[in-house]
Amino acid sequence: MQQQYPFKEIEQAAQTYWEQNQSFAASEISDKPKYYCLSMFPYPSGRLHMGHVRNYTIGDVLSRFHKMKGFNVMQPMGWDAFGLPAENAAIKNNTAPAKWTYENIEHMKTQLKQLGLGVDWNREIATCKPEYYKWEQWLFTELFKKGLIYKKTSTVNWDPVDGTVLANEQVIDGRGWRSGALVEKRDIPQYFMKITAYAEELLNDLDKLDGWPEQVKTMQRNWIGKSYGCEVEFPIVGQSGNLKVYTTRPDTLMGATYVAVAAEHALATLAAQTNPKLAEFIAECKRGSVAEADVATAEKKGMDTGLFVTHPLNGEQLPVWVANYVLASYGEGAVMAVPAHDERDFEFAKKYNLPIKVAIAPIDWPINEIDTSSLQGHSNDGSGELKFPVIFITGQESDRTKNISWWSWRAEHALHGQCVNSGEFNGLNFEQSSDAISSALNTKNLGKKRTQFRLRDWGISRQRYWGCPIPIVHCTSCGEVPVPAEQLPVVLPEDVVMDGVGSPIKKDPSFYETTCPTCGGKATRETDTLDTFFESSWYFARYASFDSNTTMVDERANYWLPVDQYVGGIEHAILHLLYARFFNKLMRDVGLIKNDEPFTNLLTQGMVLKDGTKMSKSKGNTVDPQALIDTYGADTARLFMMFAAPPEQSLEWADSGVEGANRFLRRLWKAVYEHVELGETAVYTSGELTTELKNIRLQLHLTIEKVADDYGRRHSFNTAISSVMELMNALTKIEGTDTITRSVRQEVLQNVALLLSPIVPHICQALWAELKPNSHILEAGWPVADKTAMIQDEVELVLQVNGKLRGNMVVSKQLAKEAIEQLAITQPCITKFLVDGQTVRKIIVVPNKLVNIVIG
RNA sequence: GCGAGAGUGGCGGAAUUGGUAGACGCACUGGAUUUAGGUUCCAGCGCCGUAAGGCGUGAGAGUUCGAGUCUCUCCUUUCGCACCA
Repeated sequence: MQQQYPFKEIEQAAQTYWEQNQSFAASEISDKPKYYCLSMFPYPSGRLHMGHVRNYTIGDVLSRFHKMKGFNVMQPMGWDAFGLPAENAAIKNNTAPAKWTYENIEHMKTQLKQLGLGVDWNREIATCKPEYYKWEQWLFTELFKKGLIYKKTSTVNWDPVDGTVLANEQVIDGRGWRSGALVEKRDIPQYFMKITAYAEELLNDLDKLDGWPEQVKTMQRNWIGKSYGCEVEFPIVGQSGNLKVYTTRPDTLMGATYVAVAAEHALATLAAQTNPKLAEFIAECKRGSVAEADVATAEKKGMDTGLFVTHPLNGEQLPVWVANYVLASYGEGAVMAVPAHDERDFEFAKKYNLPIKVAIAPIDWPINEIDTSSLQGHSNDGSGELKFPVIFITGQESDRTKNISWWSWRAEHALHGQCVNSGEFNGLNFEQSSDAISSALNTKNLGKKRTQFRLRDWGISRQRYWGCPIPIVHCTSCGEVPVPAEQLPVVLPEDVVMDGVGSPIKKDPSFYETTCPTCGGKATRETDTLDTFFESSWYFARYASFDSNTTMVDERANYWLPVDQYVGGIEHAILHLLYARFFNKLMRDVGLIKNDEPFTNLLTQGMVLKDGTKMSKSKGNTVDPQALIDTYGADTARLFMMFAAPPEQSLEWADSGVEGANRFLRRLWKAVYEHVELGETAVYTSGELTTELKNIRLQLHLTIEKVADDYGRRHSFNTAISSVMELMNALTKIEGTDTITRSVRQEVLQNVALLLSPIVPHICQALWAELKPNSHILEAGWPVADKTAMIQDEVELVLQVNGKLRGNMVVSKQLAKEAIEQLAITQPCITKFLVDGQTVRKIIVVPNKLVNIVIG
């Protein structure tokens, strides 16, 4: 055995061994329970970054641990290979996106192998390959035929200078990132997936996902956003037709003082025809990005259309405003505005001096005594708060003048309100008034109860080149014709020149000129490509059927699915995970797979930070994992990543921490070296052990249990490592070289190699070979803790006085509660407090933990 | 703006079910070994205080024998917001 830790040699040797022996090749033929461990596949951006190292190490630790525990493990890897960065790089480097992508894949694959991942590389997939995307084109055509994919116009960011559609990411402060031109919104026809048809199931099945973090499920619930409310129609004055709005607060209807519509709304367009100023305002609203965050944080602006609508219940005429805070894409693209009970409406009403009318008051106010004339008006006091001097006729001059709107606009407070100033609905609570008002609307045929989802259908068209071609042919006589299965895949030409102005296939007749599959006449192909989320929504199933050329997924998927453990970034908590859940259900409903949900357990890993912010190229604070691996080896990189923070938290990068991890591995190596240099050890037989050796065996077997719990249940790799470090620190203090000591040391070192092998597999494999020359660590399995070594007869109890630590005592584990109490109050650290008339009032005994003596 | 998290020494973090705050590691300080640097080993290390002791988990309140942990208000910060992946 070498004296120094030769990380390069042992890592190379271990990786070669795994490859030659196909150590991690997964098979469906096994008596063991299956364990499918999946990490989110990388985008081949060029080089591995620290986030990848973290993600894949977590997945690998879980895979290797479960393999040791006796599971039939599959851990695959692939490439999310389509996407915008390839186009940008191609323009910049004057190359083709495909070439750039394939080169990146080759490089990153080498890097991943250097990390020592227990991956079944036979199953590798790349989404940009026709044999992969052929099947999503097939699924597209099936869903198109079923009506689950349809076409409608929707809004995109348009760069008027470059003449191209921009991604939200490419819009910076309302301007195109390359041209600097003010971005405009433009409506174009696009394909949509009817994810809303699955909204109810996607919402309900979240309840089945016990292995998902609660916050991810909450985010998905809020994203799907099921709400119970009411649609209300306002007849338009002087014209036929009604303006329809949706509200979750029908109880506030009598407080509506105006209605607001989005700039894109038909009524706005209509009014603008005769109002140039309004047309100009609408045009202004249509500048800027389509991203909701931008829309929602913009300063609230609006303009009167000059139109009026009639309140459906009280007949008042309310003005119609165009407002930039109304989202065209949610509900009806129009809202009834109740400034007294909605913060945004209030701000808008203040700004444009629109009337404010209180319609909700605390439920315990004496409603008949309120002077309703005090409940409406304009808020001009400039305080920024809505204050109404509520007057009580009985003369109870009241201090109840404060914050009436703040009190009641929140949804959770709705339950504690009653209608006021609302005619026949006065005094009704939220539920009663919602029922009464919706039935009153129903009677007039001007509204009804309705549940509403915030979730919108998923727009999947992209006006880009480097993506999966949408398998549709446009024929002047037959319309939109899905490409028949036998003509798939529609292959994306890879040898193209990117000139920075639009997609090459939109200018390539050899791509888009075709014949109609139905009538055989001249036709053109669709030149838009699919959203890259499309590929990543079903790859988890393809790994199970990676080599099938007859079907998208085959029976093997029903063996492996659902994924037992999914690992990936928290940034995917909503979109990717929702789309993957949606695709799982689509594949189930076309009969490909059986399970309802794709991922049983989810681990969302935190980001890797440097100097408190995310490591990114743009911030220039990246640390290249390659340098780390070259200097210290993969095991050090893996150990540091797992030790520095728990997986779900963000991880602060520290060079010095890496050295600490490396130091530990060197110490471990040295400990084994010094042990094996003394020759073979006798097999330990239970005899008389010294207290020192008993204690180290106790610690060893407690550590075995703790580490298993930390890996398997808690995913707390940092504490697992620290408990092994503690064990090694304790072992180092034992100096004897007699036969018994050496056999106990052998036992500890052997188990340490097993406990750490999921995290630092190379060094553990090498150490094991030294400790047990005629066996292999991959065959060893997870150690079983020796219960007899863990028997303890004494326990240390903490002594507290009034909850403050004052000392401790060691007692027999069998000692009764009363005896513990008696013993405790005689301890000097306690008796010194029992002076000056202080007496024991109460004694609290927490078994095996502490005694708290309450005195006074 | 909306939704979801996070906040503990000089730093990363530990405290798993309301029960010893600071495990483990880094940095730092002193010592040993070494020609020196590095390495390695030993000891110390929350703050105030000579000590006794007191204080201490973003701020403020509350519940409790006991709160980092539970409740409320506030502050700071990270992630997501539908065309980045």
